[in-house]
Amino acid sequence: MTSTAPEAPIDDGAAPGRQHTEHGRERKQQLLDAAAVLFAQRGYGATRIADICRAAGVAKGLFYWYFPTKGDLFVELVRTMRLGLRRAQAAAMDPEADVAERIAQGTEASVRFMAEHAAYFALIDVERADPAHADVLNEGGDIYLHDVTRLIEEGQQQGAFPDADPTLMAVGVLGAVSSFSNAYRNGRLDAELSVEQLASFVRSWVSTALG
Amino acid sequence: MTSTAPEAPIDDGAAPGRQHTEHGRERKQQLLDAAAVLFAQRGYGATRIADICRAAGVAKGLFYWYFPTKGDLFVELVRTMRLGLRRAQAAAMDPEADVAERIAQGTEASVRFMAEHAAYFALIDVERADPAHADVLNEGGDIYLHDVTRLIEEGQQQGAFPDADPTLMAVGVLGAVSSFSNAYRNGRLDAELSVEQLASFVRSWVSTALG
DNA sequence: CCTCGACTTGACCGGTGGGTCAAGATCCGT
DNA sequence: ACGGATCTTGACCCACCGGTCAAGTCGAGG
Repeated sequence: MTSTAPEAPIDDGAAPGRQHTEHGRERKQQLLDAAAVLFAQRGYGATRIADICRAAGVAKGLFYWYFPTKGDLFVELVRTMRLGLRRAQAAAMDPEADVAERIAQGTEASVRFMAEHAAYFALIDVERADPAHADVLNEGGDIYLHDVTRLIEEGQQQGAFPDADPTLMAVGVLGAVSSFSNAYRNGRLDAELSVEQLASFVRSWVSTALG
Repeated sequence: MTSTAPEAPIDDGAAPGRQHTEHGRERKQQLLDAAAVLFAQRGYGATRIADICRAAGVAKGLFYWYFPTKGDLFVELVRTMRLGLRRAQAAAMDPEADVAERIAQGTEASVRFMAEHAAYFALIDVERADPAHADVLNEGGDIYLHDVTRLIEEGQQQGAFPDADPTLMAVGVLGAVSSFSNAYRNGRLDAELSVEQLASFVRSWVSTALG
């Protein structure tokens, strides 16, 4: 499922039958933002709805005016951010360029985006394998994998890449992006290192690995 | 800390002042095993102590005879498995071989080990960034990173690798191992693919990436 | 100034699940 | 066969937290 349209239909978050004013949408965003920070800090499970509300400066009951459950807020957070990442990638990839270059561009853009939204991706990282969220989380990952695989197949036909399993190669590319971003975010890398430097290193690392 | 001896001192798990018989140690292992499976299946947070006990076929109270808390069991699980991984790596790396070869050997061995203990590493994956467990989990990761970094520095001195930031390169190596293992475990890869094939692909991927 | 719907509050409820405990059962050395 | 340590049980306790609700407040439109 979710494999048909590239531009996800994306449930716009407005609960059916519930109408939000401009002010309401802002309030909702406050809650989303507060939750993202807390989830990233303490993890999803350890974050209490009361904490989110306190951080956003509202009463607990209000949470349920905007979200049916805690899990729904999480899902909305994930989908929103994924949309952003895809946009950043699309914007960075020059359709005129050759495949290798496009992959390199997408790689760099992803690293930058993840660095910018570090708190959010830390959260993703926490919950990735939790069966309760696996579906939402994987639903996106598979799309990326599929896209990159196709790109690589295209490159192979043009003789730009060696003839190995394209899916494996795609996993390598995506894995590199997330591993480096992960290490950067967790301070495992030299603190002096700028995002730009990281992005360009990952770009060249991936390009080299693709042979 | 924990950086001195290669064979970690490793707190043997026997709570101070508590003596376990042979039978006791087996019982404890049963709980550990049952917990590993359940954690991997449902995630740490979603696994109830009662579930673990039911799976192990013992009463709930017994859990606390062997472990002070749920979290302590988790920590013990992590440390045990980490020791195993290090042993597998050490066994696979031929001290006579050159650096590039040693890294390749360690890489392969790690992929195999992770595939063998898939359930366990799925668990690690779930909890990685959860602040409640971040310490235990990172305490190990840093050691691997440090080791690989030194190996790469050694290789660079011998002119075997290009002169880029060795820590970044090490992150790339470790990231590749975990990304591929992760994809394999989650069934994102071709089901036909054997562990051997995966291991050798990762080996060559890493070797190529290291330039 | 009345109404209606969006918005906001905080007290409250009920299930859940980590952890405790008092009472045994079992095994072993003497 | 006694004493002590290890081991085992399941009922019990209770803090905690997701979610509910009845009672408002606020603001725009009529």
